[in-house]
Amino acid sequence: MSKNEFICDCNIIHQEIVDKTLKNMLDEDTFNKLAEFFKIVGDTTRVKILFALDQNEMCVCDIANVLGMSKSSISHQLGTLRRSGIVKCRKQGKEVFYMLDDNHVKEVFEVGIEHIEHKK
Amino acid sequence: MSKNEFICDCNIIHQEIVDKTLKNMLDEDTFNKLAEFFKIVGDTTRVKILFALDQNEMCVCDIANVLGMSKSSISHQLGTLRRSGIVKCRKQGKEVFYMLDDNHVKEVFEVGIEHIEHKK
DNA sequence: TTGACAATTGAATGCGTGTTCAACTATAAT
DNA sequence: ATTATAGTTGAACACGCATTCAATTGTCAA
Repeated sequence: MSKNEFICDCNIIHQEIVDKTLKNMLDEDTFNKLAEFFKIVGDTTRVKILFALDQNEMCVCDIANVLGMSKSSISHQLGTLRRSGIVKCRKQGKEVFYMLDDNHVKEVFEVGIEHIEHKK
Repeated sequence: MSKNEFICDCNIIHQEIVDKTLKNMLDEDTFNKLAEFFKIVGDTTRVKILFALDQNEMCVCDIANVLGMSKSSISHQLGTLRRSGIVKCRKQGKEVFYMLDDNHVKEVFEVGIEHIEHKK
């Protein structure tokens, strides 16, 4: 993380705390992937898609109908989800069926919903 | 969600699946809050801040030093985190100490890290 | 009261991204 | 072969947002 250059203009830094925390920080790459993962889930449309796919595998049209959105935007979002390895698909004739590729999505939802309930 | 208007231009909709899924979908508000929560965590800077605060309460300067960023940007992010109820603060003299306000953050991290490890 | 400093705030800027639109691909049916 | 349709894709547009910069607030010390 920081190599302790003069980034901050303050004198009363609690150096021990800073050093200890720096030592425990994860590497840049892990933080980036972590943020990237949550960013993917952090979109209303994608949350809905994932929630729907948690129940059934579905084709693009089905998802579009459930969400009340265009096929195109759904397809774009499915592409995003597929590229980040959260969703995978299976082709059958003209239709493409999408399903969850990641068994952590369910857990993520549960924790998220707990958080919301807790904040009420 | 959708009231099944003609949003999609396809004939082969699997109506039973669509109906069943529609019935199980959560309400709009829940999805929005869920996405909003993950969006907040889905930023590299905020992930780092939360990870740091999971270890100690820290003042703005400390966090800025740990992350190697300006006090201003950190303060802006802390404001965001505070407004979404993930972080709270305590004033002591000229310094403001921040700490986690939500005990679900740790769980969220764990699930997220599991996901990353699983994808390697 | 004055100066120093931790922290906040608002405006501005630049970048990332979600949706729309139109064009295109691929598959199935006639 | 031709047509219809499920799905994809790229460009364009609009919007949101993270950081920077400058100004300001609040608190402590001299």
